[in-house]
Amino acid sequence: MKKPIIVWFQNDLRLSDHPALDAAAKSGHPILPVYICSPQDDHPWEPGAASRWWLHYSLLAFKKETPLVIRKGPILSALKKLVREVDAEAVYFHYQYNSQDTEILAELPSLAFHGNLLCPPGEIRTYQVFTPFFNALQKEIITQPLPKPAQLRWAKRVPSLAVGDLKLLPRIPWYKEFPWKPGEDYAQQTLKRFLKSGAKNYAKARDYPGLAGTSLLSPHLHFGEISPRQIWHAAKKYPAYIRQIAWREFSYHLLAAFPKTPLSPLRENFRTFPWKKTPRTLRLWQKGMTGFPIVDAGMRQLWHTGWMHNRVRMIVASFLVKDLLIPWQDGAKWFWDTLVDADLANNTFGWQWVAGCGADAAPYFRIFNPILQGEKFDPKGNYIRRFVPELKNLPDKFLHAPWMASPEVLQKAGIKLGVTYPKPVVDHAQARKQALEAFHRWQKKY
DNA sequence: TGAAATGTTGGGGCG
DNA sequence: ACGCCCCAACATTTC
Repeated sequence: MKKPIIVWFQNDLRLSDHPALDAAAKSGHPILPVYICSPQDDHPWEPGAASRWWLHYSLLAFKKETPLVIRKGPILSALKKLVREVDAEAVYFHYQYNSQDTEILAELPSLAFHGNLLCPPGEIRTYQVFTPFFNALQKEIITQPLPKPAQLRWAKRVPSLAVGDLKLLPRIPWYKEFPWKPGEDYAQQTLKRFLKSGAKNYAKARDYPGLAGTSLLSPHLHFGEISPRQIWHAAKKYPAYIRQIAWREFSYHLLAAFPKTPLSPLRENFRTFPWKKTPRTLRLWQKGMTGFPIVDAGMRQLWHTGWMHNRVRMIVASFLVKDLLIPWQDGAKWFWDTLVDADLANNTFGWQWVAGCGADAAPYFRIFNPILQGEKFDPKGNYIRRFVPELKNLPDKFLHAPWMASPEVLQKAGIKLGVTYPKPVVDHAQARKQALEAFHRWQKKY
């Protein structure tokens, strides 16, 4: 009887296109599938509440497919213990491209595989601009995804926690409205549906939050219920969509090269930028009570569904960082806690991009106008009316700037500004001017 | 993957 | 018929 191989699952909760699992299956050793939950309470990037919700159900789904052993505790000691317990031949896992990889490889009989990216960081040199990165990526040969191993021989079971023991679900069930179905099967279904109906129009439709124009794959992708390689090959025909997958790849490569960027700006001079700490205003933004309908709709979509349309992510982020001058890290932390697709690489990259301190970033003077953005990308107000229902009877003409409506129009729509819907927390034109001035003063100093 | 400010052009109203 | 003004539409520059 051969000794078991431990396949340690992390953000790769799938059976198809899983190089570590595939190699273990081909080795002829019995396989012990393992997931380890290692809460570190003081760690800023512990999975947030929405993320834990997803993980809970993703683990349940995965347990239906495998005799998954669930453990708790610091990764290294938990793995060491398991290796002793089952007299394992080795631990197989996927690189996360951080310092933990090296530690595991040094301390345990183990083998790491590339499974979570199209191309391992380091294969392509580090670019800080997307276009040359994308060109280099397209020159790489991205191999075909692996099928689910034909035969999986599982090792003898060892004690395991139940998913419920991990206490991943928040005490207050605010997530009841979540429309999501975690798990590999649903990930594949979601991809199929997108390829069948959405992908063709993606280039145009993707910018309209009121349409179902995006793939909705982000949380599945984050938890590795589907691999980027599977998506890449399946969606080859749709360049606009492939480009988005490449942005994800770009952000992963950047995070691997600059592991401190989740909290500190890539362009280090930004450390001295005079952001404003205004907790009251931050809270209004978080709750979707800024008085700017497109911003509030986005923030409420985030709260109620654990997700926000990408176009709107840019709008609300620009608003926080430029109109309110609140540190991008505060926005990143809120997204981290509330997004089911919260992903350190994507989240970090996105926020630094908006703030202007990151790679290939929007320049400081690029400031979104929340009214114009609303008019352009939610012209009929479908999106705003869905998530800010107190404005639903307001005519399109005033929907993006209710304070411009006459008292009669407001009354007819059943709106009392400052009572049923907030007055704008800032004057955008003035906020824009102040932001530009702040940037100028700061630039002159440094 | 912006938007405002400024510049240019050309058609039409009008004295 | 002509010049002048206005301003929409578009282009370019600037933040």
